[in-house]
Amino acid sequence: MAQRRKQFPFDEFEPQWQKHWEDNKTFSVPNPGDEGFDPDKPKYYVLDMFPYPSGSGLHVGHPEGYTATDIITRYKRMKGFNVLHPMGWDAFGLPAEQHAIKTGEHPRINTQNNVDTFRGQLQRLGFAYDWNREVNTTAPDYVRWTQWIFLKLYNSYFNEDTQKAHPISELEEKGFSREDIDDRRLAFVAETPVNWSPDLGTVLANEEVEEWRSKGHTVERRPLRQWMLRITAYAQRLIDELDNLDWPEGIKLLQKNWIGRSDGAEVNFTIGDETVTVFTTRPDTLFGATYMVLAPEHPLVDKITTPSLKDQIEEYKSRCAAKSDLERTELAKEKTGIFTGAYAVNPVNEEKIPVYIADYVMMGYGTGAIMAVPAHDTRDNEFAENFAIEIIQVVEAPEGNEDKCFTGNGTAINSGFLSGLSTEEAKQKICDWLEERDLGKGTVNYKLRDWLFSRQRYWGEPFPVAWKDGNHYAISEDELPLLAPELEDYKPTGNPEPTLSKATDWVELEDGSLRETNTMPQWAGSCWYYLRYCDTGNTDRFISEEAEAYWMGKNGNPGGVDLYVGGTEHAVLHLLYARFWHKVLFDLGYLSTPEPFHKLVNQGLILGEDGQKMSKSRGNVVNPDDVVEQYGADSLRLYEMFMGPLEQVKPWSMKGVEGVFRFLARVWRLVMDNDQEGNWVISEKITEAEPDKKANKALHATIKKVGEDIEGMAFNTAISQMMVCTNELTKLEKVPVSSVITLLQLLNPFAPHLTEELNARLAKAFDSLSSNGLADREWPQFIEEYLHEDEIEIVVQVNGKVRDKINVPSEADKDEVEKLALESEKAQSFIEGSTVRKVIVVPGRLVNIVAN
RNA sequence: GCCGGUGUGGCGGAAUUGGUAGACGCGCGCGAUUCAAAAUCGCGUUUCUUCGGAAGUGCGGGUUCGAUUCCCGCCGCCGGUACCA
Repeated sequence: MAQRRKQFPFDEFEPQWQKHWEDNKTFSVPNPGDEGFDPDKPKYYVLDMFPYPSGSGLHVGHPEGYTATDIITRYKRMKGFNVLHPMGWDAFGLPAEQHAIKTGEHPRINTQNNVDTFRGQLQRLGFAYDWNREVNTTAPDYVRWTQWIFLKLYNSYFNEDTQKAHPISELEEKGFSREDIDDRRLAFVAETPVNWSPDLGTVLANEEVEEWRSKGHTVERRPLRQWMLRITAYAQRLIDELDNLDWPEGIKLLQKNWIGRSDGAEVNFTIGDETVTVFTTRPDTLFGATYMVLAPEHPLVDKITTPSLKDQIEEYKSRCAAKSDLERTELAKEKTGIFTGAYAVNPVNEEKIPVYIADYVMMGYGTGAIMAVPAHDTRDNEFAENFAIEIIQVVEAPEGNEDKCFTGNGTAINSGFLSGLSTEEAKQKICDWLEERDLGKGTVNYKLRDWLFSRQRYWGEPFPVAWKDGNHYAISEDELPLLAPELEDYKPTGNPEPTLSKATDWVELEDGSLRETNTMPQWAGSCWYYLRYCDTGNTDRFISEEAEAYWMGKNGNPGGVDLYVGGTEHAVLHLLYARFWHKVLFDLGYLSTPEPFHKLVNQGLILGEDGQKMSKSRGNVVNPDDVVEQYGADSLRLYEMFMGPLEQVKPWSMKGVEGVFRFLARVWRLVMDNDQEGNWVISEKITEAEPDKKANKALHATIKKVGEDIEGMAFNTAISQMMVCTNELTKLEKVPVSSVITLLQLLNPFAPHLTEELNARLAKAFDSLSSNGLADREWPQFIEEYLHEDEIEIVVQVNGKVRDKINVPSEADKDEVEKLALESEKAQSFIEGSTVRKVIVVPGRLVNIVAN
């Protein structure tokens, strides 16, 4: 392309406009109380999911969502909103740490380099970010407040009565013991089995395990003392409060399923002197329970096992322990288990049923014990067939159902006092019956687990906590931020001791306390960054009350951020974690809304030209820098929006980039022409004349459609309408300059450099034009009258098939249109020989003549 | 298995939410310009066709004057999830 002559000098004017916006702080927005703040304007908060600044730089997936929000930002500004549109860096993370391990260089340096690369790349795309509000999760003044929020969690508990977080001091006042208080904190310490990776030197969240395993790292389960966050306390609210959010239904469902509420009952069985509680969602099938299964790790297993079977049980248990979760499911085609020799008594009928252990029952869910109803549960059914256990039918399926193992709702049979009741009634009755006798109760269970919040890495926020005499305590708020010390060597310790434990000077405090050496996971910083943007420089508070009230409230929605755009990969975890923190801070009175994000949009993945996921190994990665180099930032932006609907997965096409590039060149040539020396001058076709009817129609139809499409985030169709409009204007002998300016205004949010450049050039040539930049103008309004036509084309159908097209006066009423249609010769020829039964007239559209 | 999404020309995708299927762009073909090419401009481009038309939105049914759109039953692809009791 270097040798090919550029069709318009984007490489000259794009950097100039970027500099102009930066120098003039065009897109900086003041806070309430700041100079230049206009309190009469409504606010609009547009947020992108901030990136992890990886060493490989931006890829074309990033600018997809970023361009969409950028268009909205520029559009909303023109519509008179104060728009907050910030960008920042989710900069803690393992890659920087691994780089540090290899080179001995502090991860901060590598991180900073990557951030600089990313920022430069984004700026070269001309995004309207308020760079004064840049946030970096690793910056000391950010870490300070992340740790501060952690202390809020540490110093709060969940009050079941109010369903809210309350300060822990309430419990102190009530005289709770230290132990009881520690048991109720939202941030607490627990000994739990975790995924430990010896070669990474850290534990991994369950959802991270597969990723690292596939990279060749080993991961094993072992119990470790860990910090946990009590997100389970919020399970119900996290489900309920999704309702009023403007999120894709699929994402809401994903979150609901992840939280996984199930309604059922706990039932107490006895085994000798011991009581075992099982959880079931089908208490109505209690009469059909023919055996019981305990998870192999269940604490009662050793107690109840018959001595003669001890060896076999031990052998089975160790076999299960050796399996990873993955293997446990993969190898589970066949159900395995083993009889303990013990019998449990079914409380409902005093029947003795055998007790097994089997790895299809998990310790982590419910009570780790089930009553097995092989007639109505597929898993129990499979197991019972393998072990030749009795199967008793207790639910009669509705007529017509032939399932071998019926799991739906029906009518209770063979169930004593429940017989004859519907499943719903039976559930209710048995729950009442159990409760009256203290043998069980209705309960709700959630799949959601508490959040494993500690990592053994170096490059994360240290916990603002120290230990003395086996107890933890929070360090004082004015010691924040607590930063990790520099290390000579960032290698993991090789055992579950966190890397920070190597910094003994830092760990050991004068009074004999020891600092906590775990660090927080990467999620911590991303849980609240959207709040910090509102008030980045604040040294007294994580966000001022005024800034919070303005940017995060004020519009009657449950969520503070008006629009949040990012990938589906964060549909569950990030969004759930952020909602959780937000709710805690809301409960404690720091925030005005119960939810962080009101409207959520997920952009679709961009695939390589081959239709495959972009990856280095496939060699199909498109580098945005190359695209900018060849076609300019405006072309990249426009192409990303023109590819198709934002939410959809779609393949990249360089030919497509060329297509929008050609469109931009057409817009350029609509205004500019080459003189004899080959310099760009304003085209002679541009005039100050008033646009004619046809030009006005094309233009105003475009104003209407582009406005509507931006609101609906249908950017691809907005662009195609602007293409149509450009083609119309290009056809004119004389092009009215006012029409061109309006078109440039509409195109400005999409292609800001080109449009500002042309606008500036036109302003110099025509005195009548404003010299203001397009970014600071009002969005054009369309005039309905211009859209109106005297005559419209109507389709004439006979029996649903198009036979003719006729022009009718646009104000013609139904009868007239019907008459004109029936007069159509072509239609006549198809009606000939048959009788007209019915005529349907759709005003402005068509006439359908039904004849036979 | 379950949950969600999706299926329209050679390709990316449009279609006022029941009313002309294929807007816009890519690609391709023809023409203009050019010594020639690139770039640019114009015209054409769903398929078949006896040039009258006929068929056509994954497949099979249905509702309707009329279905890409609504209903029932299948199939393919993509994503998530996995013994959750």
